[in-house]
Amino acid sequence: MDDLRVRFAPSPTGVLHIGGARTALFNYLFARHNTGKFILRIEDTDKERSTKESVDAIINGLTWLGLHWDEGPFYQSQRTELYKQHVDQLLKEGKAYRCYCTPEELESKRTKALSEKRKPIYDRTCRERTDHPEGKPYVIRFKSPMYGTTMVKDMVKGNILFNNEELEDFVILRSDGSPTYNFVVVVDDVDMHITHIIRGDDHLNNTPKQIFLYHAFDYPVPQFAHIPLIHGTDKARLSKRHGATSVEAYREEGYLPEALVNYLVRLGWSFGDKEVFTLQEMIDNFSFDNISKSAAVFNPEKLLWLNATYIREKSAEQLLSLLEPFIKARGLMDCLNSLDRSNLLKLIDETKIRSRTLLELLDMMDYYFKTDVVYDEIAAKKLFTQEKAVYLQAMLTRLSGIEDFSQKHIEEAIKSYATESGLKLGDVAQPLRLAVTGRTVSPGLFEIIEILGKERVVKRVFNAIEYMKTNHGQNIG
RNA sequence: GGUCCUAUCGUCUAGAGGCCUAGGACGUUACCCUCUCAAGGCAAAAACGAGAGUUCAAAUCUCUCUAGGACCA
Repeated sequence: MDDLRVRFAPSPTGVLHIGGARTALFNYLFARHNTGKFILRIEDTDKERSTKESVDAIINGLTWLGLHWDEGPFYQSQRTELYKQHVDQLLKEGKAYRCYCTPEELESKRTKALSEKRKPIYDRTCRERTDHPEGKPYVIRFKSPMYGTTMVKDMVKGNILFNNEELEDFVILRSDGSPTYNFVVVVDDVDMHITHIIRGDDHLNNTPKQIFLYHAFDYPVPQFAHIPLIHGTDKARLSKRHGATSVEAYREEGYLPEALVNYLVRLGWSFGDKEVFTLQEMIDNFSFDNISKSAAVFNPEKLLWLNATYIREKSAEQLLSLLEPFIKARGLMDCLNSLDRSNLLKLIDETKIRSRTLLELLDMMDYYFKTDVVYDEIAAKKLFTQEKAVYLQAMLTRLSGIEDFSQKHIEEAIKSYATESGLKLGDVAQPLRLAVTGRTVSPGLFEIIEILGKERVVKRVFNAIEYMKTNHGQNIG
C-alpha cells in the first residue's frame, strides 16, 4: 500500500463549497492513514466557467482547512497535448472512431427511438464507417462493449453491476476538438498513477464508462469510493439556496478550521460514539468501513456547537491572534494597541465560553473597545428608572472609594450595598451591568468591572446617571 | 422517461440475527447552579418507511412496494 495515490479534482467554477471540502478531506485522511500521496488537480477544461478567483478560493480554502497536498496543483488546461495524444492512440488502435452524424440526425434518431419505446442511445451508425468525408465536422466516440456487464467495485457501496447494453459509444472528443469530462479524468488518473478514486456518488453512473477507458489504456482499474452527497434540510443536494455553503463564508463568520473539519468528517463517517477528533485522531482511525451509504443533511446547529467547543479549548492568547483579522476589519487595531493587553486576555477568557464563533466573541466584547457605551434601548427603558438611579449613585460612591480595585473588593462593595439596602443582588447588578457594558448580558459583573478598571467604570456609572437625568421623563412609570 | 444509489429519534449516527426495554451526539424541554447570559451538572420527550417471507428469534437476511436522491437524456 505504500504506492497509494489519491486526488482531489475540483472544477474552478465557483467557491470551494463544503461538499468539495469534505471530499478533499476524505481523500486527505485516506492518503495520510495509508502513508500515500494526495494530489490536487484543477479541472479547468471548461474555459467559459473556470476562473482564477475560483482556483485561489480552492487553494486558500484547502490551505486554511489544513488539508495539505503532496503534488500539484496540476491544471487540465495545460495538458491538452496529452489528451490529444490519447485520443489519437485510441483512434489508431481502433478503440475509437469518427462519427459524422449531425446533431439534427441524432436528435431525430432519439425522438424516433423514444416514440418506439427503445432506449435513446446512439445507434452506432459510424462505428464501422471507413470513409472520411472531407470538411465534414465529426466527433470522436469510444467503442463501448455492446454486450456483457461491467462491475464497479466500490469501497462504500459494494459491488454494482451495470449492463453494457445500457451504455452507448460515448463522445470523447467534441467537434470543436475539446475532450469530454469522462475522457480527461481517466487520462489524468492514468497519467498520475492514481490508485484510489474517492469522489461524490454523483459520479457513480460515470464509472462504468471510465472503466472501459482504463481497459482501453491497459491500466489497472483503480479502487473506487463513492461517498454520499451532502443535502440541505429539504433533502436536496446542498446548494446556495440552503445558505452559507462555502468554506470561505464560514471562515468569515468566525468558524475555526478544526471545527469545520471535525464537523465534515462526522457527516457520513463515524467512529463509535466519538464526536470530537483531532486531525491526528481522524487520520489514525479513518477507514471506509464506517462511512455511511446514505446522504447526510447538513446541520448548522451542530457545527456551531463544535465551533463553540473548539473556541472554549483555545487559550486567550490564541484567540486574540485569531481575532486580529476581525479586529483589523473593523478598524479597531489602534484601539487594540492602546488598551491593556493582560486585561483584554482576561476578558477573552471570560467571554469565550459564551461565544460560538469568533465574530460573536468580538461582538460580545464591544464595550471593551468602545469609549462611549451605547445602551440597549429596551433594557435602558426598563432598568434606568428613578429608583435604579439611586442605586447607581450609591454604587458610584462605593466603587470610587475602593483603593485596591480587585474583583474581591468590588464584589464586597456591591454585595454589602445590596444587603444593607435590603435589595436582591440582581436589582443592583443589572442596572450596573447596563451602565458599564450597555448590555443585559455579559460575563460575571465583578470580573468585568475589574477588567475595565476603576477609571473607566467610574466614568461609565457617572455617565449612566447623567443619561438617566436627561432621559428621566420617559423613564418614569 | 431510462439507469444507478439510499432508507434507525427533527438532524448526524451506533447497530453486521439473540447483548435492543434500540446506545451516543446536536437541537428541544424540565430541574440544579446563579448577578444576567453562557458553560457545567442532572433528567425527559423523541426513531428502526410499509408489507410479505426466512428463522425458535430480525433494526440486522430475502422479496415487493413506497419515498428521497444522483446520473443520462
